[in-house]
Amino acid sequence: MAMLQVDRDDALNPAFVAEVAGIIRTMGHPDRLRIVELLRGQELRVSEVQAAVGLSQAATSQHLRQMYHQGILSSRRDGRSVLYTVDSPLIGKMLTCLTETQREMMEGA
Amino acid sequence: MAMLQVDRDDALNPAFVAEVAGIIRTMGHPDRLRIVELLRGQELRVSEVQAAVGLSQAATSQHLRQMYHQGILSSRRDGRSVLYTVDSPLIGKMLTCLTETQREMMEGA
DNA sequence: ATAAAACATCAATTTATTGTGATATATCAG
DNA sequence: CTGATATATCACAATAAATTGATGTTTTAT
Repeated sequence: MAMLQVDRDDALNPAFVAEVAGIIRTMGHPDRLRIVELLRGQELRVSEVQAAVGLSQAATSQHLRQMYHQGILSSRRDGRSVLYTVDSPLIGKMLTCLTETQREMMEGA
Repeated sequence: MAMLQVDRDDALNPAFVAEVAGIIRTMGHPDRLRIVELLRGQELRVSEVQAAVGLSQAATSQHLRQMYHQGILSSRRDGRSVLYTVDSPLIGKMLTCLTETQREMMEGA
């Protein structure tokens, strides 16, 4: 009597799934997705992010802080400003997936 | 006077971001993440998914339909059963990101 | 035609997320 | 110390998503 499925050695383990689901959910918001793309590979001040995405000060700060607490962004203070940038291998890879997919779609692949 | 940032040619376009945010959000649920991993590369009946994840019939079906309507899964009827499988290049890539990240974490990378 | 099996959908409640405006905190210049 | 600037936090109303139990639908066997 065979099992229905074999366990793949690369199967996601339950604890990892639970943790990563929260990160993914956080990314599933258009404004946050735009922000994280903006912050990929560069540090920006809250005010710069705000100007780029056109949200209120509170909303911008809250999005940034939420991603910071999820471990998606790092932050450091510079004088009166706070600089954020993407600091997560997973998010970096996910953004690469997205740009790849967009390119494939444009190429009609 | 220089612009703050140059437009990268691989920047995500707004329409794509909006569409993909919905897909990502859908994936940001532990049960759906488990289901989609289960269905990667194999077709399973609703009842098989249900048995594997241990949810109610209604919950299982609703998760599957939601992902189907997002274009994440395909479905086909086979007699009384309905078979689902992952049918999305983006989701396939995202799952690869996750397994890679998990492996890196285990390797202490 | 009837009944059972396998899914899908509905409707109502609960829970989570979001946006907003007000207020709080930290840093700096004077 | 005071005022201004930059950011963070709060509290609450509005909206969206999840859960559950019941009911619909489709298919097949008899």
